[in-house]
Amino acid sequence: MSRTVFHVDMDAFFVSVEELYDPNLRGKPVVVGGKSNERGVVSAASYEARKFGVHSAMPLRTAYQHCPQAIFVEGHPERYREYSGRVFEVLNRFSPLVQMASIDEAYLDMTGTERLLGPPLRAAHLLHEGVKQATDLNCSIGIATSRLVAKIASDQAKRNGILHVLPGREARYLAPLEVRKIPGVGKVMEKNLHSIGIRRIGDLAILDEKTLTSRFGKWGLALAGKSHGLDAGGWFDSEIGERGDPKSISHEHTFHEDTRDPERLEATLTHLAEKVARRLREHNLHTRTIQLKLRYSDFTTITRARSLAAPTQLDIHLIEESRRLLHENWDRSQTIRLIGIHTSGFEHVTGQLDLLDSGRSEKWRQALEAADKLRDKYGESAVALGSGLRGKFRERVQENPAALPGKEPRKQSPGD
DNA sequence: TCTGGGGTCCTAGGACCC
DNA sequence: TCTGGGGTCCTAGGACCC
Repeated sequence: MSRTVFHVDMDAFFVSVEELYDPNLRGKPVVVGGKSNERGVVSAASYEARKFGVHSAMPLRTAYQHCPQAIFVEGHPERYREYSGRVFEVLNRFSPLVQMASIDEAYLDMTGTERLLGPPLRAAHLLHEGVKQATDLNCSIGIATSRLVAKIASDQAKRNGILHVLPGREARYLAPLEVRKIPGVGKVMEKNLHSIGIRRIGDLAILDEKTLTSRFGKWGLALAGKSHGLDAGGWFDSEIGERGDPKSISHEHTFHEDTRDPERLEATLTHLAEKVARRLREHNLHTRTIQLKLRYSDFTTITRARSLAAPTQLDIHLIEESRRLLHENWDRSQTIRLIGIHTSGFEHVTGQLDLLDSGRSEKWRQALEAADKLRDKYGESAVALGSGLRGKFRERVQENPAALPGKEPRKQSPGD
């Protein structure tokens, strides 16, 4: 008995949501992502705009050149999250095993729902209707025995369609498709495969695993499985269901104009650190590794990380450590285009904070909890650390660097 | 083409340990 | 002293996805 998997993918999701708020946009070339003369890329393009060659990830200025008559609008992440939530509620009525793979797509394990909902195609039509009624949005649905094939099928079903790949027909369905259709095969991998004469998934399927493994390592093996329609390798191996804790939390900012102003950089870093720390607290996570990201004017990008002796979720620790990383690593002959903070290596901390620091940190934790509540009530910009406080942080860094996290030597395990 | 922001996963080298 | 092998952690970078 094979599994039945649905992949539900919203059609032009961001654009469609914007159209609900402004019906004037309907039927017109629309680009979501920002103004046509700004730094940035296209988040989503309406089907009318796509006719002019505009597609997501294209620089906004390029999109403007392709389609100057397009309407350029800012994105509204809160709106998308809200509609994504409504979609999820509908999906949850059809199966308890739902996994939102991103804001606008989801997998459902529909195995064993036939008695209740009828055969897969009928269930898919009901689901499509349900989503339409709850959100006034269209989606496309792929049905197959694996997530991989369901996802490829939903792409082919675009737009506003349903495609069912029958059990046992997976390899035949995939064979004529370009290798690029496999999720995870991008520009680089495609070029690699082309260079050894592999253009279609069928070409991949008749290759022996040995050749693929020796050439592409772990990925090669996964590719061999994928070419036959199996959920093999990495993300696809996990079960459909609830998502666990995030593996990393980060924020970054690209300046409208490159800068080498230390005050500007530090202020931005502070703001980013506050956002990251807040999200750590929301997830009840503490981070061990803090990474600074810099992109210079020539687009070269460096990352510099440091692991802390004690994991943290406090603004002040992120601010101090990221500033230190900035000053240690910024090549001052270059101006900066982007700055970012990335945290990873999470732990749930249940016990007490380290003794030396606990009094001060506990006060901070309480203050930040209060600030988080105010932000919930009055919006993200309602509360920020005062500049006076920031000054104190800086003094403390200079006075007593040894007391800060990350400075202690790594704990050694006892020898044998 | 003048290139966002949020993620996941993989590779590879070096430190360090047994 | 001319030099193993396996494992884990850390760091840096890159491919890829939406």
